Amino acid sequence: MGTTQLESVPEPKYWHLKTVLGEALDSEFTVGEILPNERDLAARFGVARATLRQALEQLELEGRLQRRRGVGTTVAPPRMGVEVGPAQNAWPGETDDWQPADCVQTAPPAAVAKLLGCGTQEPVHAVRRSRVSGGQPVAAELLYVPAASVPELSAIETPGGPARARAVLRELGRLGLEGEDRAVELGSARADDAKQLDRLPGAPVLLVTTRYFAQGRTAAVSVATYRADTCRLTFGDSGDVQIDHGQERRAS
Amino acid sequence: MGTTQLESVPEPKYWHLKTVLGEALDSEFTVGEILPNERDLAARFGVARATLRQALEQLELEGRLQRRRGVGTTVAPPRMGVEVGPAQNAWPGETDDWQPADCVQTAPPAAVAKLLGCGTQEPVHAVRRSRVSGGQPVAAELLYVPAASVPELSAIETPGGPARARAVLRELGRLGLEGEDRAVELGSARADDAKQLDRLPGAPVLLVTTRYFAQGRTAAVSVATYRADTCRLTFGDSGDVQIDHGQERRAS
DNA sequence: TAGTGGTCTAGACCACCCT
DNA sequence: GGGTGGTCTAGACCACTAC
Repeated sequence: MGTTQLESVPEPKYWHLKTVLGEALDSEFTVGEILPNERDLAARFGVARATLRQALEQLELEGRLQRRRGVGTTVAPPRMGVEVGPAQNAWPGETDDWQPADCVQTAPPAAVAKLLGCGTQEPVHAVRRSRVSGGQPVAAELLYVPAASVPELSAIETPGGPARARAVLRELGRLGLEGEDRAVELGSARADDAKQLDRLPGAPVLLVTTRYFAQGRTAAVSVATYRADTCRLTFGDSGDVQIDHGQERRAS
Repeated sequence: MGTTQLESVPEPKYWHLKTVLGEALDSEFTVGEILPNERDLAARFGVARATLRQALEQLELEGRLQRRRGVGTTVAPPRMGVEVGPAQNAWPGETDDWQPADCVQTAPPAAVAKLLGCGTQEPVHAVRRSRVSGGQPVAAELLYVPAASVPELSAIETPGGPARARAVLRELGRLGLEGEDRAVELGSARADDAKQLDRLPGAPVLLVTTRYFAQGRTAAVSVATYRADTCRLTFGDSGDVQIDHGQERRAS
């Protein structure tokens, strides 16, 4: 018979489909090229559209495809490396491509309050910023700065816009930065972050939580939301190395 | 009428469902508790099972739920912090909970060869290891070590099992480590990694690629696959801090 | 207006775990 | 064997984009 031994291990259809499509992307498509639409592709492979979509979702998760409603599915460029590590200890955005958006005074979320070592009642400055790299937004950040960290600012009555955000960052920069630590985990984009990142709500993101230490305490906490589909976070100087794809392939 | 203004922004059902379920998890469930099955839950909320599953998938992605086929859906504990950062420069596993599995001599994948600065023809030792934390597997790793990095080993004719893996690591440890850098990105588990991690193929994982520098060149490259649902990768000493949930909630 | 991806439904069957 | 989550189908309608 024409059957191989592999028939005895019924691989899910969408998984096989993902493999086939992935290989086709390598060999028959170029970056930016648009794929046939989902209905055509599903028909071509003889599966339901939902099954095809499961395969496309995987490929999108791995950063190989980009899908946009009303437009189509395109072949994604390799992920860009964005430096998030403490190559040198520095307050965020001092030498970087962060753009302050606005700043409000608010009560911190419980998790942030715990990191700051303060209660949820103590008001903090919440600076919202965007990080742009390669011409497109890659991250949305909320930087929580306790009022105690920037005492000079309290008296100033500036509006809550970008001007105030810059003022907070300027005051923060006057403190001697003693250290920082970071954590990275998977999350899904909240509605507001998704908008900033030009993605749909729920899109997979990498959450980078950073604590900044100064004057013997936690002087600020940053929660940055990076697009997981387009970004590879680098710690150290590996950002300049090109990776072929997010997913390694096993040598045969 | 009983309609609110929010009706004008038709939030997807699964998104609303995710929010409702998430709040229920906070207030009415304890860690480890098992939820009603998907068919019951779908009926209770008046949606199709597929729609409910979309919500559950999001919550699982955020590390709030754990689903196991044949068993059920349980409330997940907060993600554990696993240290991956260079708290101090050290060869991997010197002070850690890594467990060598086996070691084969093979040709490196193209992406790894590029990082090593060698061709895909030059054979390398591929050491496979598992990392266990809190009693469960959290990472599967492939450590690629060019034969040139461990010259003493070449002559030894040990079998390809754990003994050989330990031998490679021992030889590697004799080199003076000059530095390392890391990259983190989102991926999906290959079949073999998924098995090691006790997950289904395609499960979301955090890929940590590390380059180890010694003797003026890249002496080894590690590709580690961390479970994204249960792990929060920490860089520095933030591992001991408890985070309530992977996803921050906005202060109202 | 036409075409795309995003959401949703109501079923069916399968693989796996436990008893 | 009975119950669970995982896969798959064949439709339908919606939201968005571009022309």
